[in-house]
Amino acid sequence: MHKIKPAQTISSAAIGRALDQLRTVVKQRGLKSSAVRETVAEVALRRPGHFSVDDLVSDLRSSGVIDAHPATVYRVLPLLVEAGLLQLTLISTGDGARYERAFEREHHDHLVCTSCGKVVEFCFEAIELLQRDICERFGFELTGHIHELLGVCKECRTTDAVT
Amino acid sequence: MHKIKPAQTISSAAIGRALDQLRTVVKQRGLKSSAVRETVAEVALRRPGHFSVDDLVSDLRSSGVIDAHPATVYRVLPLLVEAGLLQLTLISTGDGARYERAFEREHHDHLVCTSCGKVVEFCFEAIELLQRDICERFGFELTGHIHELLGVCKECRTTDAVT
DNA sequence: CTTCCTGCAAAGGCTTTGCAAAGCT
DNA sequence: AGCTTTGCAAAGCCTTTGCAGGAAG
Repeated sequence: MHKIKPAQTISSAAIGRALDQLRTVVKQRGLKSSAVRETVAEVALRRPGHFSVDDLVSDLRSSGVIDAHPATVYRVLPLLVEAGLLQLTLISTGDGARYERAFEREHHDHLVCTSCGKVVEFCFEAIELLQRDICERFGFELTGHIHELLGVCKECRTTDAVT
Repeated sequence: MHKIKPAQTISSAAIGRALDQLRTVVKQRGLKSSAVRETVAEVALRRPGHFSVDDLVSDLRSSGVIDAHPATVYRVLPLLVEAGLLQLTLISTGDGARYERAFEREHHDHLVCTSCGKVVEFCFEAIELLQRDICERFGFELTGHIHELLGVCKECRTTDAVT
């Protein structure tokens, strides 16, 4: 088991590879290329950490490159997920979808402090294996999982003790 | 690891214990007792399987006992969760919250078929232990978790093969 | 020229909130 | 009396959808 290092700023070369991968998916699905879609992809990939749709829309606006409409972003995001550039995450927060870069990043799950919102990313191979095990036993083909641990971090525990 | 047996219809005695537990929490929090709240609790507890807020509202209506307003149910549910009678589940479906009985039931997680929606409940002690492990290492006190495995069941795989 | 993409506005679905009446202690 | 609870309606929030113009193949 190990902690995941914070997502590094993605390199331009990686962005290129990601866009190539996106183009492949676009072609496969008989879609057309689009500058807007690629800009959304690039800005999303460059954003460190977890972000909401709104965060991304703001980033796009402040990037000055394009000012994509939220509806457009909502339409583009599923494709970026399908293409493996992003992944949905942090389901437990409830308020709206959160995404993070998945392209050329290690798979990981999340440990969330329900008090201050702090998020720790971790990778636990043993659990992944067990998950596959379970699926096999029930005849399922595992395609994904949601795994979030909820707790209270040390700082919040000591702070709340005062309360 | 083992499969969880389908939730049995809850006994009247268990309902009594659950309501007692609810009353304790109500008292602790300085709230007042309420027949509506207890009826919501009872109907929710009697409902087998996973249900949406709307399901519960319908059940209440058709029960003929009370016709609770959805807003009331929305207000009562968090308390029932806090009191340990219910728990939130099946986050992955996205469309609205799902609950299920937690009172006097074995803890378990879910394996969901993304094709037909079938849900298998399982209990895997090893994973629970590992989760606690992870939390400790990061100084978190584990208070809960979301763990859903997504996959495609055998039936759907063979059916889709035709497609 | 056909199909997809985009922006806009509107609708949708779930959930929360403000208010006044009713209920509990 | 003073508090909580309830029903109702309205608002909120995130997200999806229909439509018309523009872009891509």
